[in-house]
Amino acid sequence: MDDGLTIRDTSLAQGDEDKDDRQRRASGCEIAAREHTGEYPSYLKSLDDSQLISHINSLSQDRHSPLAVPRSSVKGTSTPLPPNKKFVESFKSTSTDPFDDGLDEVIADLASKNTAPVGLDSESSSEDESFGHVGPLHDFGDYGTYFQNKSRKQQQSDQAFVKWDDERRKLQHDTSPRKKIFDGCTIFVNGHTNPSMSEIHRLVILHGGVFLSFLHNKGAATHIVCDRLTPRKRIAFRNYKVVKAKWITDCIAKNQLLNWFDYRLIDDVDYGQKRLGFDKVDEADLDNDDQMIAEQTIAEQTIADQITNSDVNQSTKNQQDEDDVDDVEELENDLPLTQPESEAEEEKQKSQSRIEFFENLNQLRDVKDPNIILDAKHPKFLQHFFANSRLHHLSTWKTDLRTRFLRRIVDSSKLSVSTLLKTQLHEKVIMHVDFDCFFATASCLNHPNLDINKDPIAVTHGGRTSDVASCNYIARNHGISNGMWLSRAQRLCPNLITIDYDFDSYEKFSNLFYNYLISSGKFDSIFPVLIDEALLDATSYCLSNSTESHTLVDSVYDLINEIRSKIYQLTNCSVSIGASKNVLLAKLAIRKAKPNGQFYLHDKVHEFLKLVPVKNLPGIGHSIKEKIMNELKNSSKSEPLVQDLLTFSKQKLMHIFGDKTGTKLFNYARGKDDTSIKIDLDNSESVLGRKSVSVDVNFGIRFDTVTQLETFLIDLSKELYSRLVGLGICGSSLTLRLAKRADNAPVEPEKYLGMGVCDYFNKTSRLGVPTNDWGIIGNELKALYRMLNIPVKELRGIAVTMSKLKDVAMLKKDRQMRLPFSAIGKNDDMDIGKNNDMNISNVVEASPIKAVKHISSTIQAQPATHSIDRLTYDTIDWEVFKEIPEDIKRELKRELSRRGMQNSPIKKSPVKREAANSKVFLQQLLPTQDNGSVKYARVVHPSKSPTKKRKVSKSPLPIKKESSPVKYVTDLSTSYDESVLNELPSSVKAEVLKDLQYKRKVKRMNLALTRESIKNEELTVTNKITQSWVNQQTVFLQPPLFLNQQFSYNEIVAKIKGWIQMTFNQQGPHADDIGFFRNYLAELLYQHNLNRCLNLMNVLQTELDCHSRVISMNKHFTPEEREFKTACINDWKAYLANDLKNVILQYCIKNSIEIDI
DNA sequence: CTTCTTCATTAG
DNA sequence: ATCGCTAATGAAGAAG
Ligand SMILES: Nc1ccn([C@H]2C[C@H](O)[C@@H](COP(=O)(O)OP(=O)(O)OP(=O)(O)O)O2)c(=O)n1
Repeated sequence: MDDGLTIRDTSLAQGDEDKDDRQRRASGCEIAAREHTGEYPSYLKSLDDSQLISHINSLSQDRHSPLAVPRSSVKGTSTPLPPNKKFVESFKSTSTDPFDDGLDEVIADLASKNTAPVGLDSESSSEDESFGHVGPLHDFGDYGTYFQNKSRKQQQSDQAFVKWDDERRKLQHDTSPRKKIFDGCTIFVNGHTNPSMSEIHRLVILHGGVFLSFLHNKGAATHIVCDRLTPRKRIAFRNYKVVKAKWITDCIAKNQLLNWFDYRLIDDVDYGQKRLGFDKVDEADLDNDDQMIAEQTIAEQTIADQITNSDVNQSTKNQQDEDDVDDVEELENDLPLTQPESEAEEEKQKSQSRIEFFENLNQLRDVKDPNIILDAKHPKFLQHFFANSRLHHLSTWKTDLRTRFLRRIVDSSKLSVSTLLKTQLHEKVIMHVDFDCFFATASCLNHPNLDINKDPIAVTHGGRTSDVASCNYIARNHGISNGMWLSRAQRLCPNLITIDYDFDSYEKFSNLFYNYLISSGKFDSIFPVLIDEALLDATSYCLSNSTESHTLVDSVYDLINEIRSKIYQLTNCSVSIGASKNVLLAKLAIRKAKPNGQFYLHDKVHEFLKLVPVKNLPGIGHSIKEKIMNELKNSSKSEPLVQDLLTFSKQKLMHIFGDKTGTKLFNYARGKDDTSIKIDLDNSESVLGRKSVSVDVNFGIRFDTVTQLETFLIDLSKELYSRLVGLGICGSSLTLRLAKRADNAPVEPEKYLGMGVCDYFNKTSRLGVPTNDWGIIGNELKALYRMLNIPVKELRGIAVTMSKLKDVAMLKKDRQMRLPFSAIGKNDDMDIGKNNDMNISNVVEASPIKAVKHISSTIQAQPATHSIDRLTYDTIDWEVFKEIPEDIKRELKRELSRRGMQNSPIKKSPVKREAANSKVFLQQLLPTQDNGSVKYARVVHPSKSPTKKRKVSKSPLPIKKESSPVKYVTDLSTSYDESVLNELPSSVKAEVLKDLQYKRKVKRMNLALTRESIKNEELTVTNKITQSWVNQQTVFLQPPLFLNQQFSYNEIVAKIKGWIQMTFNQQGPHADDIGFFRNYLAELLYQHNLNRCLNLMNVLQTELDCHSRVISMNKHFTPEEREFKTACINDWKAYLANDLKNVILQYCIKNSIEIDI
């Protein structure tokens, strides 16, 4: 039994047949077709949910109910504006324009000047009604067209833009001189910044600076503007002037060049940077010690800054703060350690036996030590693996490129009228540009003695079972293909020369490549397929260059030649280009063009197509090919061709392959392909740009103990965390996919440390709340692992995926701006669905004792504040919605349903605005929480056993781990609603089940009694509970549910919110509860967790503010109600300002910390 | 019928 | 030795 039998390996082993198969480029799937490319839909997509709702509600000003005034509350102005200006203003308030250009102000200026001349304001107001919903669209159209022109200019030349802007200023009598602040500065923007990259672009060039879209070489820029750095970039940029975006805006505000050093990014320690520090340690390990020391000094400095920094704005920088907490804590933990390598091990060391600890110390010797096996047990495995994995690099580059292009959509003329006309009349010209055997060519340039055109060359790590990443065409002539194992390749070509990877130079060439494409300005759109290949739309350029005598074909070839020679000039690498009228044909054309060639497929398309093997069609892999061959069973032909497909009817294809795939095959066989190569505007709707983030490792996975695995899971969590932070997003759904050695597979597969033949097991957990916290993720993964129940020794692969992503900025903003009474609509947005968000927060509260790992989880479960569990949106005013004209309404509905939001007044979540019954509304708003059992959504029916069981018993081997904090309770006489259970984080689920036992015993008594009995229960169940722990847990006992678990930050926040809400139905907080809470804070402070205290206080404060606003705004309250609730607020505030604040102040005084609460 | 989840497939 | 990643898509099935 060897690897040759795995599916993966068979696919690789098809190298021979696949020899001509290399040209398959971007999958058609990746370039999703957009049927609606209009500006309005794009604009809608660019809004986040709350902005969208604001927008909808603002479409009819007069119908605006006082409860739906998000727009004015956002803007903080109630000044009446003329209608069109209003609309423009609302654009500004969203701060996202459809093209992320950041020219908002200029545009707003112009728009208001053009359409609402000064002095006409009052007259035009009479047209308000008619303008109501239609006006905005018109304005938007103007805006859009205007922008198109603008953007094209910008692409052609920044100079032109500056000139244009000067003109504009002249026209508008803006005579204030614009100082060339950035004279001599060359600015590059990395990643997502505030203000946006394009805004910085504009500001820089208007103030005399040079702006780089891409970084040819790092020396090219004098300053790198960046608000967040991935660890990788951080290393790359460590010796450059990396400044925060605020530097730009401040310079402009002050109208002078400020010292960049005051804005250096290093002050904003985030996880990425901390990682960096560590990475640095590792690197320094391997190369340079001075570097390490310097970095550590900075890190320490930063810690000091963080601790004493008193004017951190808690409300706006929560995310940052939480991250900082992590940093501080972790760094503190690390500092005393003498082994710097132990950094990744901190929480492990706490819980791990000493023996294992020393085992690991042994492994901490240099990665390069040939005597140790570098598998996943090694603490540095992940880092080392990713640094050397080509596929990891490819994937990373790909998503990086996509992100970069998302932010800078080079798509200037696609909507301009003239081009539209032309391109509608003519077929498009799509080009597919691809480096020839990219890795081989690029690596070869490091070996001047080798000739890529004469010697057979392959890029590989160089073992027997090592993959050939890329081989040149000489080698391919011997039958070698990409992905083949080296041993086989060497059998095919004994004198094959193997050379190493050089990921850095690949990146460099790619930058040159893309910089050229962008700067040439000849393309309607550029779609980056991968690091070395791109799809170009050159329609307008080629059309405008063709005349009677100089045909379109000529001008296409002209352009192709120009591109190819230019890129060869720049990189010394040859590229091939395939061109045709659509993506499919361009991809097929480039196969014919390779190597180092070109081909424009413009006539005899069908003749060409007929002889193409189906496997060459993009998106058609070996699996579909097999199916096709099965259907064609008449012939024993080895390679089915496209012409064979023509024999099938569309119905038949759809039947065999499914609707979409069948249709695709049918169309492909006829040369039809409507794949758009514009960057998917769907993606630019936010920073998200993706639906999931994952970390996969299917190499080197060899564990002996669960502890080793759990350590590795934590490492994966941290990696995932770091990626999420880098992207500024959180997720609320976590999937663990494990590969288990197939029963008949050998223990060691043929490939060294490979995975061999595996069975796969997936389990997804809904976290209920978006998070990026690695403590939560790590614990969740451990729980998921236990549920899958696969013996550690059998594991061969682990993949972790975070999905249901949310933008951190959006979470933050919502938290700041939104009023709690809008919480009604939040079910959808929280991805919890089905009305059970209530259940979640409360079930969590009810989770039973988790006496294990109390201390370590305190450290781990330090979540980022932005993982807010309360996503509140304004709801749509359906009265308003009804009035909107049909076509607009259609777009809006489409957009709403695309987001999974409610798109009609009746469906799903009960938004009962019309009811106008204040009591009902209030109840939804502040649910009465007296009746604890309701919150469980417990279904009291004679039950089948919970679904969980099935899973567990289905698992290959039942493992009972005594260290497991999760105990399954099997004999339930009452069961929970399964759908509710399934919504829970898996670690909680089992505990909820267990909790039921308590529930049965502890009938509802009076509060104090309950509290006592629970304490007793706890003590009998586990004797590990310390008094302080009990104190801590009892904090939240006031709500009818008891909490006896080490809570994560999120959970605590949820609880606090619940607590506050509840107090509004009573007479304010109970003094005892305040006492408990104060004790809890004291406990935290005892552990020096000041930051969490402050964050919790902040939560309290914010929450109370929200309630105040509800009270003051909700007109339906009777005076008594109002007074009652106001008294409650005042009660709270008094407690806050005295009892609670004092605890913190005392602590601060004692520890000489300056603080300003 | 719609929507969500899970899983396999695909690309480089 | 050896670095077998990762995000998207769509089909099938489950849930409603
Ligand atoms: N199984 C694979 C396939 C590709 N690659 C890497 C190496 C290639 O250089 C790069 C680009 O892949 P291509 O499919 O474009 O192949 P090449 O560029 O090597 O050759 P060509 O484009 O000429 O067909 O991706 C890889 O590591 N493993």
